[in-house]
Amino acid sequence: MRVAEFDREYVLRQAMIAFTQYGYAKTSMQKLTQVTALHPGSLYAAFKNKKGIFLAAIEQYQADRNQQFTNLFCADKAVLPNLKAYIDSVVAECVSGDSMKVCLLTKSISEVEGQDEQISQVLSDNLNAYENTLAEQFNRAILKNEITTEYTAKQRARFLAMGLYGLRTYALTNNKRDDLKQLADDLYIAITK
Amino acid sequence: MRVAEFDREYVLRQAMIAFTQYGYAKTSMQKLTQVTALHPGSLYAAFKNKKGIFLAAIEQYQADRNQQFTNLFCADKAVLPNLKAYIDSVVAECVSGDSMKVCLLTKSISEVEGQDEQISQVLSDNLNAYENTLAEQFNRAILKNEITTEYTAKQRARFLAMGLYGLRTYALTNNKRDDLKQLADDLYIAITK
DNA sequence: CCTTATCTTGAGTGTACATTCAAGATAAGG
DNA sequence: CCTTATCTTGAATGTACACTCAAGATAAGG
Repeated sequence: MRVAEFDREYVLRQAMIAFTQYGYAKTSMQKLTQVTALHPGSLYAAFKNKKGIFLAAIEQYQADRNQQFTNLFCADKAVLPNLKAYIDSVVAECVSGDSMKVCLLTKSISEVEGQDEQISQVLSDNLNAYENTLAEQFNRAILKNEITTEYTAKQRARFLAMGLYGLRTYALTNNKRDDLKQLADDLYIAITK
Repeated sequence: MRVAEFDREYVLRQAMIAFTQYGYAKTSMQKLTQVTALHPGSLYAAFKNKKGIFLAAIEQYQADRNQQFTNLFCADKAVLPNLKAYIDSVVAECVSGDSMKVCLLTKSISEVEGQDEQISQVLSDNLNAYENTLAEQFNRAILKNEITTEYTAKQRARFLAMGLYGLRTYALTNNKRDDLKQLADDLYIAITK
């Protein structure tokens, strides 16, 4: 009768950062023991194996992202300004030296696609949920007459998701703030037309 | 006095496919000996090490891509129809089960970013060259009055590059042909407006 | 304060990896 | 047809990895 001592959220966030930085394959268990300050046995007891840690870290990542998103869009203010601010925040992440400038979900799905069906599915589900979250905002914008119904909320959400995935990838080849800002502005125009 | 027996292009294309499918880290030398039908010693003699094989494969990939591109855009016909066909060909690649549905360059840069500065630089250079190739086409389109000068060729090329990177990533989360086609059509509209 | 269930510890295990190298094979030059 | 430089072969090497497990530590219940 003894209770686990470590802080699960802290451990998963540390793991999350490592996986984002090094990728799934190149994040060794040794690295994970270092960043979490847990011994192998504890990690295996808590998460079964490396894949278990990864899946739990993804869950934490998504929870954190949802929180961030909810904070930004909670107000019953106009949707579009929030959306613009959100897109700009992605640009800010991209130009920051931070390792979180890449998205754990897209980076991981690109890595494990065709190798691990279960992980791929989880990642895909989370990214689809993200797209749906975006679509909700576009629906709100339609209800508030901020955008036309020329395109459906779903269509706009898809295009924005594609654009943001692309923006993060593009930023790996060109990290100039002005260029990324321009792309973000053009993307905003495209999805609000 | 003896000449190497293997077909360098064949070997590199096989390596290229493996790297695209499994990623850099998870493509083992054993796998490479299998797909190239070469023994370790031969591979090391010809390419120095795994990284050497990878860099050579990237070079081959880019050469092949340039060839494909030149074939598509060689004609002094109108630019936009060719561009549309090119974008649609990316959609076709995305929905195909083929392992080449992902781009070796973007997948690799996402993987090795922050791990190997030399490889990152090579990939970044190649992707920038790709962007410039796209910009050339937009310049031609401007000269032929197919598009306005509201946006520069460079701007349009950047937006298209971003869109295509995003499209390939998005396809990993949603492989429905209609949705991807719609995104491609919307992307085409955005860059030719 | 003792029992017991559970957690923590970290050395140990087997496997897979990138790379090397010496022996054998083979083509060009004389 | 012999020499020799170069290529091919594949077993061997050392390292890094994911994962295990038995011994030790510690908290809750009685």
